[in-house]
Amino acid sequence: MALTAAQHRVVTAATQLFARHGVGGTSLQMIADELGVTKAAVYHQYKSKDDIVLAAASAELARLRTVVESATTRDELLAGMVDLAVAGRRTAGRMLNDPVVVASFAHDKKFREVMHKMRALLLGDDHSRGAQVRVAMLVAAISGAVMHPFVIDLPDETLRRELLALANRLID
Amino acid sequence: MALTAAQHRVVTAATQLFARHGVGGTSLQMIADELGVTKAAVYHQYKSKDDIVLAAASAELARLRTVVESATTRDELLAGMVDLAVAGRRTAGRMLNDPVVVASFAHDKKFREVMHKMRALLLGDDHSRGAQVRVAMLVAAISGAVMHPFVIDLPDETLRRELLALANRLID
DNA sequence: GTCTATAGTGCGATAGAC
DNA sequence: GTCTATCGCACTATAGAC
Repeated sequence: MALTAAQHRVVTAATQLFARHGVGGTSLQMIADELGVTKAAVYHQYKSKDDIVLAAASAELARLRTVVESATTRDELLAGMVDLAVAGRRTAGRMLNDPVVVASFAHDKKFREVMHKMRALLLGDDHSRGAQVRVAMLVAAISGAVMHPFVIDLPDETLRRELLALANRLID
Repeated sequence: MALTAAQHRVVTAATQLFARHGVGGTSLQMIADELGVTKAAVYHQYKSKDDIVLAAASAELARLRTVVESATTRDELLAGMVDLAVAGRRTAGRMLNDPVVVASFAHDKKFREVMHKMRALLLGDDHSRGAQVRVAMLVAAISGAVMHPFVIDLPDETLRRELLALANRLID
């Protein structure tokens, strides 16, 4: 889990490229070129492309986890989620929608724990199916809206403010 | 725009595979195998992979366009959008989030027209930046929520009902 | 930690027969 | 409309020197 400096560079470059071209559309050559090194140097850090995908996805999940676990109120959580999404609007956001990444998360224990804690903080004791749809919709709305062509030119702060207001409306 | 029967088969198979593996993660061999033919037979219908991506994306946009243009009230539009998303929850939904597809749509004239009409019907004369964020968030929420791991086991009708209620709450 | 060099595979795409 | 066969290339991944 603790990344070396070189591993961190690989994951950062990979995350940006995954967002721009998709996971399947990103080659190790592209990652190496982005870093100004050869493919072999990248392979020295991760022994396969799958490992890089996993590391990049895990790094994003860890960020979300930090937000969820450091929040003590619903308002804090919503603000943290919006901040995270806005910060990654050009990079991480799209990657988390990639079919390959989604499939690897769907049954991941940590992912489910984070989502469970999120639902508990947002909706309390409500365990109905409606509550699940509501959490799913909130997550999708926040992470999806930041990448929509319609808002691509909005400054971060404007986007943040509007998203937060709407997120509150959705969950109230 | 009018597809032959063979072209329709190619686009249908491609859409399913794009949703499962991403655009970049889907090869022409996979599409050919899905159809039980050879790559050359697929190439006879479309002269490049890009053309297939474009045709699949256009078909989805055309569906959305039909919904938007046949709706006369806000409620009709929301219901149509939810129905479309639920119908394609296993196929089209994910494809429309692919970076390659999104990039091709961002400056597409028809796409922008559809989005414009959508905003007009949802929010009337409100042309503020907030209104744009609201439309972006609504689209993202509906199309993203149907694919979230949390709701993957919900029956279509339950998902439809919950989504519609929440969509109304977001736009009211 | 990075390099050169290379193996082996699958890719997108084309030619031409049926 | 589908086939067989093939081209040239880019891909993932590895070996071994520095």
